[in-house]
This record gives sequence, structure tokens and C-alpha cells, in this order.
Amino acid sequence: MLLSKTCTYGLLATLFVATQKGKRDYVPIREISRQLNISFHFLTKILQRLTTHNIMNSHRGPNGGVRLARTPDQISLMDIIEALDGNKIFEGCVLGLPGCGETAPCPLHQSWSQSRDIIIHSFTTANLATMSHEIQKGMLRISGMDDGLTRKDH
Amino acid sequence: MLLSKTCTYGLLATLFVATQKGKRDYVPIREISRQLNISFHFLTKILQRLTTHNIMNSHRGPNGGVRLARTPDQISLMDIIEALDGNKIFEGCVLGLPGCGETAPCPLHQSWSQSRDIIIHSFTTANLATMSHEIQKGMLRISGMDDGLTRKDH
DNA sequence: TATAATTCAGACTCTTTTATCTTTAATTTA
DNA sequence: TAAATTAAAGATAAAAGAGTCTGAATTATA
Ligand code: FES
Ligand code: FES
Repeated sequence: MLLSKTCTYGLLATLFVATQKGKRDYVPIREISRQLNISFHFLTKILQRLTTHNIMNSHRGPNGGVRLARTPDQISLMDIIEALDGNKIFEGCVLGLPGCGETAPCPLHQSWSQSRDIIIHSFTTANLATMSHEIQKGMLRISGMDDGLTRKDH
Repeated sequence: MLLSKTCTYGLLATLFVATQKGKRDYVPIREISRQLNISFHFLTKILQRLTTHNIMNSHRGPNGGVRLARTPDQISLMDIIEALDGNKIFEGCVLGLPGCGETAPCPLHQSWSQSRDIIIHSFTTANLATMSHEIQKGMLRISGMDDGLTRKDH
């Protein structure tokens, strides 16, 4: 997998929170967990990291939860990916050779670097504002990942 | 990482064997291990799997080792990737949602599926024959991955 | 036939990722 | 102030991936 589970959960949760904009101040983690069918405690850890990376704000107590720390148009998908998976996942040679570059390319370099640039570009330019609009219009989905398993800790 | 370590080692080893074409019949795994700085026992397991998938032939005893089971132009990188990482790594939604497709795309579907097609296409069309030629001409490299660590089991 | 070279096979360890559970601290509301 | 709600923090467990080790089986060759 390109992205870790931690990262995909973090992206989905952030997108979900973005769609809740205006409905309330903070979104409880427990509700995100239930809506997206992600383990509550696992999700808590992920959102903690997003909080320390200044992507989310959190608040305890009744009516607490998490909210976006910045306006949605100032948060790109890449921000979230870097916070959770680090900024090294797109670096380096796909074959593990040291020093990926044109001077000493590996057999896959040409095709890989081309794809990689496309991915990086789209992840960097895609921000939460435009995406949450499309989600709200029903053009994109962020759920439907129910795997039939029941989790105890929702 | 897109490809597992098992898979990258398998690709490098196969490319190395392809460049040895003509020099000898079978290439000993121990020599591949030394040349590419990959743990001998780990590599042995990887090549066993390539043997059962009919990508390699193996031979025991003195002058034994592995060789390509088919001519290099009949083995694509995708053959090796599928044998080692399975054919599911390019399937499915990058966000883990069920049923990746145009009818119910996730927010990343557009950019991801585009890059994915490029990668799949290049891995499928790239075969060992053309690559080993370029490696032998010094245009592409498959080694240089020495990480400074000394492995005990070369 | 003895010996050395080599793959084959399985069990085992170590590390990282993923997930769960429990306790603590902060906050609101009544 | 008491009770309810919620995130924070930490300990632990389960699963998968990566790597190691030992011994057995096979083969060429002297
Ligand atoms: S050198 Fe291998 S991907 Fe660039
Ligand atoms: S639906 Fe997510 S990548 Fe296709």
C-alpha cells in the first residue's frame, strides 16, 4: 500500500470533519469513529498527532472533540500525509537503491518518477475546501468502508 | 513503500541474473547475495517463490543456482511483482474504501487512478531483455545499495 | 564413493504496524 | 460542588513483515 492505515484513517477523518463545518464547533471523535467505522482508540491516537501538527484543534469535556485548526482551503492532503506518514514516502528509489536521480537511474526510475510527480502534485494542490464541497454535493464519498466486522470500541 | 522489500530484492536479483545471461548456466544465490548486498537466506526464500511461479529454474549441487525459466523478453517486471506481492497491490481504493471506480469515486480517485495506470503500464511493458541490455551498457544501475552494514550471512 | 557445493524447507527471532484496553485529566452543565 | 462527557496518555496485545539460523536433500566431480 502506498499510504499506511494510519494515514488513510487520518485523511478520511479530516475530510469528515471538514464536511461538518458550520454544523457545530467541535466534532466528537466517537462520532467520527462510528461514522467511518474506525476503532475509536486508534483514531484518537491519529487525531492527537494531527493536533500536535497543528492541523486540528482539540477540546475536552462535553461538546468537545476536534475541529480544523485552519480554514479548509489552507489544509492540503499532503499536509496530513506528511504529518502521519512522514515526508519520506515519496522520496527515494522505488527499488531501494540509494540516491534516486537522473544521473544514475534504476530501471524503474523513468516511469516511477513520472507517476510520483503526478501523485505529489495532486496531493499538494488538493485541499479540504474543494473536496468537502464535492463530498457534500454527493460527488465524492468518504465512507462505505463497512467491512462487516463489528468493532467493540466505537 | 509501494513495493515490499521482498519484491524489490526479487526484482534486483532477477535483473542481475538476466545480465549474467551467457556467462554461465546457473547463477549461485550466494553470489547474487554478495553482489547486491542482500541477506543470503532471505534471498533464498524469495527466489524459491520465483521458482514455484515459473519465473526461475533452480538447480542444486556444484555449479547450481538459479536461471531464468523463460527468455528475458518473456518476463515482465509485473510478472515478478505479482509473484511476490500479489496482484492486489494496484487494486482497490487508495483510501481503503470498498469498490474503487468511477461510479463512486473517493476524493483521491482521479489523481490516483491516473498515476496507477501509468505505473501498471510501464511495469507490464518493461521486460528483462531490454533492461538487461541497458544495464550492461551502463545506462541503468541495479546496485550501489550498500548501506554500510555488514551482513553475516552472505 | 567421498567430498564439497549448492538449493530446499521449516522454525525461529526481531521489528514495525495496527488495534485494544485502562486510567487520568480537563471541561461543561446542572 | 457533583455528575456527565470528552480527549490525553500509556500499557499491552495482535498481526504482519523482515531477517536469521539450522539441518536435510541433491548434485557434480575428483
Ligand atoms: S533511481 Fe530508482 S526510482 Fe529513481
Ligand atoms: S475510489 Fe478511491 S482510489 Fe478509486
